[in-house]
Amino acid sequence: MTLRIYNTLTRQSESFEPLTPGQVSMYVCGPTVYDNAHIGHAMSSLVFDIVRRYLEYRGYQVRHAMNYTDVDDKIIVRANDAGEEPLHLAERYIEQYAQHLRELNVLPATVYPRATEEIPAIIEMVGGLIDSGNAYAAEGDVYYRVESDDDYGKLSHRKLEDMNAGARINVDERKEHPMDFALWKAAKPGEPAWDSPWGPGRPGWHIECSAMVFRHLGEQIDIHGGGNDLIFPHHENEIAQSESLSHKPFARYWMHNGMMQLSGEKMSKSLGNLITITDFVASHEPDVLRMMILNTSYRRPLTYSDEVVEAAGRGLERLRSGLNPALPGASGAATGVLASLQAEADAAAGKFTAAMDDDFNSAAALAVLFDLVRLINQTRDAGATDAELKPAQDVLRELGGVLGLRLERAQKDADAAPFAALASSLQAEISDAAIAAALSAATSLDAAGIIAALLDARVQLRAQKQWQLSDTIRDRLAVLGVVVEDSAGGSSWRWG
RNA sequence: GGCGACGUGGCCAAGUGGCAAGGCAAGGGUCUGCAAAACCCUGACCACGGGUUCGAAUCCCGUCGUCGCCUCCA
Repeated sequence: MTLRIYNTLTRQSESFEPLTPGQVSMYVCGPTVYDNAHIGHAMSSLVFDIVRRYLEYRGYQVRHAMNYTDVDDKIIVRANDAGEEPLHLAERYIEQYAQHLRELNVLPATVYPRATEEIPAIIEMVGGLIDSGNAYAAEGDVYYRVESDDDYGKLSHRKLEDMNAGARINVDERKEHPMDFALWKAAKPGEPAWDSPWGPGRPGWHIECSAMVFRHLGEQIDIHGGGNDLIFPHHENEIAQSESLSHKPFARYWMHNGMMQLSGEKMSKSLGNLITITDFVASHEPDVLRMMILNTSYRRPLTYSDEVVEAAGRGLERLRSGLNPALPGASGAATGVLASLQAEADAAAGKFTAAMDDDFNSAAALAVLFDLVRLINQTRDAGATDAELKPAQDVLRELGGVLGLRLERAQKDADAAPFAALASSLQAEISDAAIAAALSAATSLDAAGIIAALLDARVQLRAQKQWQLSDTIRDRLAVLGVVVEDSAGGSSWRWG
């Protein structure tokens, strides 16, 4: 079986064959850091994190680069408005985005190049493009000459003439052709600038990516990714620049994720209809966003709504239920039941891979996990022990991990004080001296120890049919974040 | 105006020629003192209209609708 990837360039799903067997070079366009990032940016990073994780699961060694555009017009405008140094403002937002990536459980890229750190390479490239006749300098700016590129438009599948016809571009007199784009921009007084053969200035947006790719990954890469709003002009221009110099196909597979939608429109900074990553993670687990993305095709738009978020959160909980321990008092399941579980667990990885091999069909892959969860839960209900459940749970854990999901329930290192206080206050309400004494003895333990003692006391109270008191214990533990669940063989608890 | 994507049960969504995965929600049930969790059961003929085919959600044509790109944008 081979991995197939939908290539924007050919508009087809193709078998994935990297340039170097066993190795993959992947470049993903990161954000322009002039403001708080929103969950649309997060979506892109998550999509390619899933791609990267799956490639590694498939045995590829992945060299992954994601850039930060840390100098451009918007950054300069923002900084001027705020009275801050542009590069300082960019630095702040880079740090913030890096923190978001960690929270979202996105694996660190191999390199995080920044435009401002690539200036020499950019100047060299721009010079090379002038030498080759693909670019020209004009009053301190340098423009790429689109008519010098025979197949300009091949990625976005449009012809120069067509673009011309509908172009709403204010024609710049210095450009030979309206679609020519800036490789180098002359600096206005007060703007960040670097010396160049064309005078002080800064790089145009598109050239930085080409320079970074060439320098960090090589003239040809396997996968180039980003949001589908970058197809034109950004990626189109990257191809033009890069191939004009290298005369080789720039990227073998162009992957583009769909846009996050909110209230019927693309979420974007310019429209202002956005939810920042900060806001999202303040009220949701980061993996909920990942679940939302996994549940659909990465190429399609994802509409954000409270209902979708809710469903993703519950789905995540459901996956986690598969990792729950055996029921209290479990004594083992019938061999036939265990054999079925084993067979399903063995088959799961194959089904999972088949799904993901089909252009990262994560929704289908997720379905495999849900099926496995159901069987694990059935087996648990049939009396399986922890040891009997473990092999299937290990498969669930591993495959969930390939998708970047953290299924293990958080083991909080909780403060024991509130639990000790609870145990103490309950002593007074418990008439049975032995139970009260046991609770008293437990107050010096750690949180988990006290909780265990509370549950133990509750078991005895329930045996005495003291329902009100046992419900009180359950309710008060719930307030402290502990979920108590009773079953035929006893009680168990977990952090809720 | 040009290019493209999409329209599947209440919601999200996979499937792209052979009798429609999965998740969420809802209803019923098992378990249970109650609760929770888990488990079991229940629902769609795939926007609409034509056509191709032995056979279409899946291919073709048309209509309606939604969205994206064509300007900065993940």
